[in-house]
Amino acid sequence: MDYDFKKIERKWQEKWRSEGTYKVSEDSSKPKFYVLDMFPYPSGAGLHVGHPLGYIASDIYSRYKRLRGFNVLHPMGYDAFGLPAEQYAIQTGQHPEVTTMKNIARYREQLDRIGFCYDWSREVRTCDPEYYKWTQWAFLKMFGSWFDPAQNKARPIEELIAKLETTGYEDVTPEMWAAASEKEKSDILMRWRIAYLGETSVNWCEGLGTVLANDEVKDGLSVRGGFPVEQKKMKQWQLRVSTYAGRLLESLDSLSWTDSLKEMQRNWIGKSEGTEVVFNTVCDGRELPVTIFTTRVDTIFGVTFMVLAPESELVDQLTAESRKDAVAAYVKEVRKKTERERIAETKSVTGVFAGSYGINPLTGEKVPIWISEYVLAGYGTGAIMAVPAHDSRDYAFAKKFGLPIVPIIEGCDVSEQSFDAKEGKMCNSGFLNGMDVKVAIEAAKDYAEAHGLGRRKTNYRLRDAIFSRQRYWGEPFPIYYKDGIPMPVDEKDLPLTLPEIESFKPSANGEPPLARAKDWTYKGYPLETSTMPGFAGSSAYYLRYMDPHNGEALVSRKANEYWRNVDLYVGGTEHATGHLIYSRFWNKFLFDLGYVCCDEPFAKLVNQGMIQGRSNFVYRIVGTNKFVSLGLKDQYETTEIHVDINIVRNDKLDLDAFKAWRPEFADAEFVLENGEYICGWAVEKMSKSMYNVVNPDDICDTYGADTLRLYEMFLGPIEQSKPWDTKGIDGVNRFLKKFWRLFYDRDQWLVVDEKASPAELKALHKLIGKEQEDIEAMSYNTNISAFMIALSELGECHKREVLEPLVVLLSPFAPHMAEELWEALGHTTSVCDAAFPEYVEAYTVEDNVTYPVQFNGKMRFTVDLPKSASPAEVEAAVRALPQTAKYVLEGQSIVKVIVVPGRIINIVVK
RNA sequence: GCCCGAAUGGCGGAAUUGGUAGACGCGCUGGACUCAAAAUCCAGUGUCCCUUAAAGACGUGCCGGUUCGAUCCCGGCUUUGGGCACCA
Repeated sequence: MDYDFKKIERKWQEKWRSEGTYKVSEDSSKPKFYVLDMFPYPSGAGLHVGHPLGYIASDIYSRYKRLRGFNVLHPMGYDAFGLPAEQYAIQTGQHPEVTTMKNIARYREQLDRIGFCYDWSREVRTCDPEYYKWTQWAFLKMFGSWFDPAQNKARPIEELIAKLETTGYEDVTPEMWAAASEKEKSDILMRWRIAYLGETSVNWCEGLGTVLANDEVKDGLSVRGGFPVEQKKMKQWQLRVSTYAGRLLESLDSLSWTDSLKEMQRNWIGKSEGTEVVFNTVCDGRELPVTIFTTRVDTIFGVTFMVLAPESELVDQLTAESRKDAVAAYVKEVRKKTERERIAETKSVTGVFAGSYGINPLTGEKVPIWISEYVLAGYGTGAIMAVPAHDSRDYAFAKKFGLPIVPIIEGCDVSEQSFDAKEGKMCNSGFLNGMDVKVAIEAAKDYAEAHGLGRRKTNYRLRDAIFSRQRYWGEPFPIYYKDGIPMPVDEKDLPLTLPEIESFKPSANGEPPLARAKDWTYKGYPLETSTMPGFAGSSAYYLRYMDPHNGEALVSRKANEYWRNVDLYVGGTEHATGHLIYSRFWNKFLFDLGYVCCDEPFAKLVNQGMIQGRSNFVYRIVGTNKFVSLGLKDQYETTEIHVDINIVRNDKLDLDAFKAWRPEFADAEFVLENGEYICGWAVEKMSKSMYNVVNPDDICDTYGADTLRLYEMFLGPIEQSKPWDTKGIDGVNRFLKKFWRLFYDRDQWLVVDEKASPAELKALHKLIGKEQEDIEAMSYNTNISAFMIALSELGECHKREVLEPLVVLLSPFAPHMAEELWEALGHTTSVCDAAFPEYVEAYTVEDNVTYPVQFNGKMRFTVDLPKSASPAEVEAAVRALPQTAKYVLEGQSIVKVIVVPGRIINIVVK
């Protein structure tokens, strides 16, 4: 029987499905292991070869863990709510659900062909009401909770209400609370609810007609669609993620994530320890204390002006009568700008004098107060003290508006630029004079606190997440408005299902699409018309997989305590500051309220690299329909044209296919080199427009899924981005064929029950040892190499004793072939349920001669000696080493001397 | 501008993290089988010197350092990928 991958793969995929081979359930007799892929958004374009990279990696790991006796949870689902389906719906009128379901079916078909061991009975779809019931439930819990800074965790809002009634909380006294109307009480609680409705400056995207979260905006453009985004004050639902900033930062240390990803999250959370200092201000004779935030109190003697953010509430109070018009004009100007314009103009400095003055609390000096967009309203207090000598932004501002620059560090030159470094000795700084800057920072903080001028304060850049989207295709908020007061829908009435509407466009008066829904009410009151953003559904999906059909809870306590959290999470870095922050926040929140038992959702995370496309080009001679091969193109004036990579093989163009590709090339002529047309190439993003998309289905057709799996892993380390290049695919395909031939020669079954030779056992066990090591480290490419070496070492070995374990070792990589051979070997159960072969080190010991001698140095030496040298000769050789060596060896002894074939001795010293 | 990471043959990439650099695969060259091709198998394949071989020299982006010994450690560059960017 030849290796007929098509027949084999179809057979086993069918069998896995009908027999439920990959179905798992809680089994307390086995240790659990949870392997998760970031579930995909099912786009209309289908999968390309880049998508399965991570899926294959995690699949191999899952299969390996199962062989090692773990009960492995390896589920898959779809992040099915999202903008593209809705955009498509607006254009075509087709319901987003219809396109989404169609795309899901297509994804499933493509995924199934690759032979993943997903337990599909646990599939989740975020757009399924049975699923989003629990997204809405979590939102209600957040609405019904507040973050208690004393306990550093979320607590039921009832506890806050009790506080308000008895002792009061912050600036709300029990008397105020008792006297408050229902509406006022709602407003008060809104200040602390974890999910809250609040007015803030949001990223408004006109092109998409919705607001966006910070991570959905890049360079002032929407990540989806690339439309400009502007700042707008709007009342939106938000999640108080910022209250978790400290915990999100701290527990990062306990995670096995890559350093670079942790660093990204650290930067995004942006902890900065500084001081809040109160400056008294004077405006038209009125006094007003203003709090500013600084990380460099030590530079306070160098303050020459203060700056307010244009959006700051202080602007009105600190604008002098005489400056009103100028300030108003400036603020209006700034507001008009989009985020993108602000970024583009980073280098230009703008601002206006407010006409008021601040009093330096240490020097009593009076400094002018300015307003400038370089100060952000959303960070710190929206007001700063400016020290132009030691802050480059303040410096640029001072230069532009002719404000004084006072250096306070000895010997620094501020004639050209500011001196931002935290080094040197202080001067012009009263009691700080002569101190080293780093010492001065602490001294100044202490001084400010001791004299009641300010207090230490830790600020985070992490903002609350804006949670409303003015869209249709998302989870409806379980919130209704009773006389304008937001009220939660009863838990028992969940899910609050998405209503049918006639058009998916925003309504004529600019309201979200849900405003079009008939009878969008609850208990006779209007329901919220925004929907939740994409990250809502993806924030807790890993919990739902543990118990996907539970109608009573997001996840039962029993299932959660068994599966706990994700042991291995595989996905791209693009979610570093979005999904991976929100998920952690969401999980911590549920943890605080006791719904889940782990504080962190993803213990270990591996980022697979991106697979880029490898585009091919042909070169048309300008003005003709003649195409010149790459090597000769410099002799002509040519234009570069992308050519479909499906008609190019190893950079050689299939001329007939090219002529048939497009009508205008039908009568193309060619200038060949050595009788062939060689195409140029470049690495680019894989996309339709560059004709470089490789569909995994095509690879499965030509080579089979097992080859695809093996090849994607053989390409290089999974974390690395690399271009897709089919050049080497024949190599792994050959490997599989060779593997097959150990069992079959055409129809001849070759396997015999003979005893394996020492050399064969050695080859086998070397591979077993290597596979354990490599798969644990997800170093699949080197493991496949080891497989190839083992095969060539085994030569014509057809012994069952060797081949049976070999099939098990192959099964994570090429499951279809492994199953087929496993069955042929007479097994009636799946190879998945085989045990991983036991590694016996004794078989693999190298030919190295080891001399047990004692030594306690810390060096290694190289000496020339015949392999047959006796211990005495080795000793003598060591004694003859260079002077330094001899010296170190004096009176000590050697641990291990290895004679490597090739007459060289390594004396390994521990 | 700031913060990470990377750089090794014609190509993708190995190297027990200080001890035989270039595993494995691709490609290429030659050979076997074949009427021929495909498939398969065998041998060779870092560079230079050389008719060839032996032998040798050089060789992990560049310059320098530590070391008996550096792809690996240290200092200074260059190129490149990614992230952040008025966060006081």
